[in-house]
Amino acid sequence: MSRFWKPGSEKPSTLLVDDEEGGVVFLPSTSSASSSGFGYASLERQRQRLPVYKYRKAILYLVERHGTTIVVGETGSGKSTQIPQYLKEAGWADGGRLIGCTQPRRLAVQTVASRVAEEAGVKLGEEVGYTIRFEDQTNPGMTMIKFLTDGVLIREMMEDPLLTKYSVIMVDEAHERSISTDMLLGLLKKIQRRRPELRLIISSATIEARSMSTFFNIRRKNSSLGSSDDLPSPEPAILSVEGKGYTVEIHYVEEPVSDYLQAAVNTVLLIHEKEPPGDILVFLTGQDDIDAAVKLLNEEIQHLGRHYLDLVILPLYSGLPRGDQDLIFAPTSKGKRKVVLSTNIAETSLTLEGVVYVVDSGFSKQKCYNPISDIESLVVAPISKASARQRAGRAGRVRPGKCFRLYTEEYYLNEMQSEGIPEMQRSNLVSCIIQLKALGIDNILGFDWPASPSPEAMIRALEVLFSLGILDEDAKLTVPVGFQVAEIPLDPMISKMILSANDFGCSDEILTIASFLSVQSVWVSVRGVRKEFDEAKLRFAAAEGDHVTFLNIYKGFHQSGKSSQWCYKNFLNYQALKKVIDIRGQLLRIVKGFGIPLKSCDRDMQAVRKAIIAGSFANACHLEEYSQNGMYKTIRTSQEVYIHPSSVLFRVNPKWVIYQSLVSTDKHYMRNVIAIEPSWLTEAAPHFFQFRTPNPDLH
DNA sequence: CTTTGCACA
Repeated sequence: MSRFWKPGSEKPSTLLVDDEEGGVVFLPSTSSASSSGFGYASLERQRQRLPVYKYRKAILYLVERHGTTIVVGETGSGKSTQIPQYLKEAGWADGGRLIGCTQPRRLAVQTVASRVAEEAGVKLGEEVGYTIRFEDQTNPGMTMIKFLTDGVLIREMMEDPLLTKYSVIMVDEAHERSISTDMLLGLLKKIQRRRPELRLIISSATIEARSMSTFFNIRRKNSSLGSSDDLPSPEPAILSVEGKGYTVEIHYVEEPVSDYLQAAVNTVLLIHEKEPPGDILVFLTGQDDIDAAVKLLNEEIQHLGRHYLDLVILPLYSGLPRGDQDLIFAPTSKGKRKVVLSTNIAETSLTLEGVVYVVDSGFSKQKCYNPISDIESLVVAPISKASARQRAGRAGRVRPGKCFRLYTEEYYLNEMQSEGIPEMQRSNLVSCIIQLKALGIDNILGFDWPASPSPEAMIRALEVLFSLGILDEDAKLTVPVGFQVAEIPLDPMISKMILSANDFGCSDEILTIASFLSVQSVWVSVRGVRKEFDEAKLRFAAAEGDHVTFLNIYKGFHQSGKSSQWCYKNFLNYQALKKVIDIRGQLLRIVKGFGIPLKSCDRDMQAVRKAIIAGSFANACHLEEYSQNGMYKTIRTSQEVYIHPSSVLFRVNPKWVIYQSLVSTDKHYMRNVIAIEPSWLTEAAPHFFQFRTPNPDLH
């Protein structure tokens, strides 16, 4: 394999300092970024103006010399678009090899890829391509730089466990610590032990760099003289690249606030009164909070009079209909000031231009998982310093800004956690563990994770997979069910349901149901038209429950010719239904590959319900005998649960139900519920129910 | 009487 950067031939001009932990740090050099600009296209000049440009040589030097390079770069440094191009220019894609760059989100993959293709002056999908679910814009044999989501790269490992096509893999936004990023980091470390020539670039925030470096520091055996000539150093290097953001002045409250909603509203009004023009972004916790704050603000404005009517108040959260989201991105008309009240979506996933002021409540909703009850819940919790910094940074994108924190400086300095808990340690692990199993990782408890989940959570996941017949007594994937489930990109319970549908002759219906279960909600939540909305829902409601209701919606959508007008009239989310169709198509292809034919059971909804039970028997619940308020108890753990108000079975309260998921806020709510007969449970999973205390209702 | 938001050949 040829090397393209010749160590020693051109020393980087930046200052090199040994890190006390064995890494290497380049300190920012003072040399000017702009070299002679004559004859360059404007895109080329733009590339050179990015902060990352003056580190070009340093980056190539480090990647050549180190197995892993950690790039600490703030937003706007240009690292995501530039580093892959530097690598390509230095020859890392020669000889048919690939430079891979992962992103945690599909949208980021698409935008970064098209930007890079534009800069390189090539057609997207040729030298520069991308792969996300449902969309492969690459050309094997031609593509040199490939952008992809973390999840897609993990899937690629199932075909090619050592990712032999790649010479370098850059993991972008690794500090977000999503489950798939963490899994990917663990797997890449493992691959690097077998392929020391593989180079990794981990892009991270300042706070996480040190722990990333420790994680990737591989003590290679039998190398008494350090790294050999051919192989890079196993010690990671850390490189810092400054961002392009403007300074943000931080303000704290002097006394802790008792009501952060009211405090947020007051702060917005104060900013509008005292500060020069510029939009305001307020971070709150959820839809509830946001709607309440919108109402509060509007009331105050009515009282305060004319000057305050210049405020344009907009809510922002993922569940918002498309049209409302477009308002957020529309430029503010002259003399008006936009106030966006947002969830965490504006922290990482969306960027709003024109924001100069940020109001940070200090809270967000966070997932948390209890492996004993096997319940995931959402709780309002204090954010980390890393989050607080990210939020503040949103004020400095167009010019110097201000951030108003609704907590004291003392709290920030002494009590706030510096990093959040990685999602891996707050989640149910079934999907994660089955993927590792499919990659041949037998010793799950011994897997080297960037942040190890609790043994309880791992054991719980193994138990669930065992009860579904996906793992055997030796915790190996069963043949064929276990391997097939691993190949289906869904929650294993739903995958199992799909495979079981074959036994009940209803694969057609179950594929539709599984696809609906994979989208957040197909309904459009519209406030103020409660009655019409409920009527629309009733048109599709099935007595059996939500799953059968989905079948009715699917039929209606098809009969309408997949019309968006039809969706609008029925309060259905057109985008979500199109996604259902996409997912169904993918699932059908996979299932056909297993030799399972598409078969409909026509009107036999008993068959459909039995197939659902085959996957979700562990979620069986029984209505409490004397319950006045619709209280159910789970069969497995006697947990108190209620039917979610969005379910067609809300207030119907059948005696026995199965739920697809629990949402836990003030109570545990069952979402996507179907009525069942108790005898079907013992029929479907005798091993699971035989040791339970006898229940008179079962006979 | 109601969830944060990403993602998976």
